[in-house]
Amino acid sequence: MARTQGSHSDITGPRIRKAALSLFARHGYAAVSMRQIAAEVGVQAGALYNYTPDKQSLLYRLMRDHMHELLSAYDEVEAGSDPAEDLRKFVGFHIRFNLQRPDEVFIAYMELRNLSSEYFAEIETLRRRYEDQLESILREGQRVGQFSVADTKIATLAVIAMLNGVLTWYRAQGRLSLDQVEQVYWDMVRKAVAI
Amino acid sequence: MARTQGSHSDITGPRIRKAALSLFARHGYAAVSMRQIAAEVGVQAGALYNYTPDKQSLLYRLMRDHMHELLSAYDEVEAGSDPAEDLRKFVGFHIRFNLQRPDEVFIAYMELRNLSSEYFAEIETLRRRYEDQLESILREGQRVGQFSVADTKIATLAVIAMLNGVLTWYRAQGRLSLDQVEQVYWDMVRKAVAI
DNA sequence: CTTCTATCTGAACATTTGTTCATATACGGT
DNA sequence: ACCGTATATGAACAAATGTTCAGATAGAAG
Repeated sequence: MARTQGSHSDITGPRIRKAALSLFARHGYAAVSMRQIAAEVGVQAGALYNYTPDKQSLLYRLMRDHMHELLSAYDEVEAGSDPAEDLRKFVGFHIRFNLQRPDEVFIAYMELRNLSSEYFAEIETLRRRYEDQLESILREGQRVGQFSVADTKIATLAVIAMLNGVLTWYRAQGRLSLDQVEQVYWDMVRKAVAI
Repeated sequence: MARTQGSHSDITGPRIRKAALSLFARHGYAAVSMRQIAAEVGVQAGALYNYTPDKQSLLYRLMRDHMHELLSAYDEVEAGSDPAEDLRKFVGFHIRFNLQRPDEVFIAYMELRNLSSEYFAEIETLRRRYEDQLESILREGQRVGQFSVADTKIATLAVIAMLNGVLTWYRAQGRLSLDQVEQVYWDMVRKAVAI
């Protein structure tokens, strides 16, 4: 055998990315072999190399695409009338966006150390750009006297760490709806940065 | 050659655990080979098997010992006079304990998925036991009207997630002292659960 | 129908993996 | 000095790893 019936890069490409994403998230990048990914797609390992130059690039592209989607999705969020409203929108956006892509988020946080230094630097820059958006909100709120945090940089990281925690426990069929989750977290964030 | 000069299990054992801990934390369990650990200790790979039945148990014991240390260290913390004081003590304890053992904490959170299901269940139980201590504080504070959180379980996870975030950025030579870090986080936690 | 190209197979490769074991040497007690 | 035991070596193993590539078949275009 050689080329198989119905084979097409528009089909196989996304399936490879999807399989890699799911396996990386579940077992970790280093623990997943190219043959496992290939098997999940229903293809031989060699075929993967029509779609990625190597395993590392496969991981890198998943992370890069995710970060780009995150940044451009947040760009769509309209500015509110004051920092408090901006912060509320940020919290809602972050929770919803992340819960819709648990695997991507998980990988973006867990597999950084498996990136070569150039790739790592690029992903870090993207992540930093996202965090800066939150810090801008906190700084502006601080400036106009709406918030009170001892250190906006630390507060930024603290808020994001707190929100990311949702991923570790939230299940769609759980006792709380997405709206309720958002409300609970917004309450805590709002108070944490309050005067 | 065979047995080497000065070799002793009281020396080699801890060195193996220390090397494994450091390498697992830096590169991840799956990415580290037994030969790398052995090389770090200055020994051949076969010698490791005098100290662990297999690679998986090496990871498991590191995690289990860490969790036991965490729990018994927290047991030493004396109860305060009210929930607010207990919470402040918890925040201080958690930050300091974790910053003193960044590798252990990192592994305990990152490598759970590399544990077989029995090991996983055991470590999860220990972690849960720790989280329950915090939740008890929050519930008691809620009961006596000192705190106000919509959901103590979520608040517990949110606080711990937030505090764990310290590990991702804190450096001993950074611009903030440990006392300052503790103060900044305590401020946020205190307000987040406040009335 | 023919031709060109896209897509995959299947075998091969050099390394590396976790683990075992016979064997050898050093240590500690008598 | 001797002996039993603790502790290591170093070679070996089968299996798995990432990656390459010649060859084969399917699809698309004329």
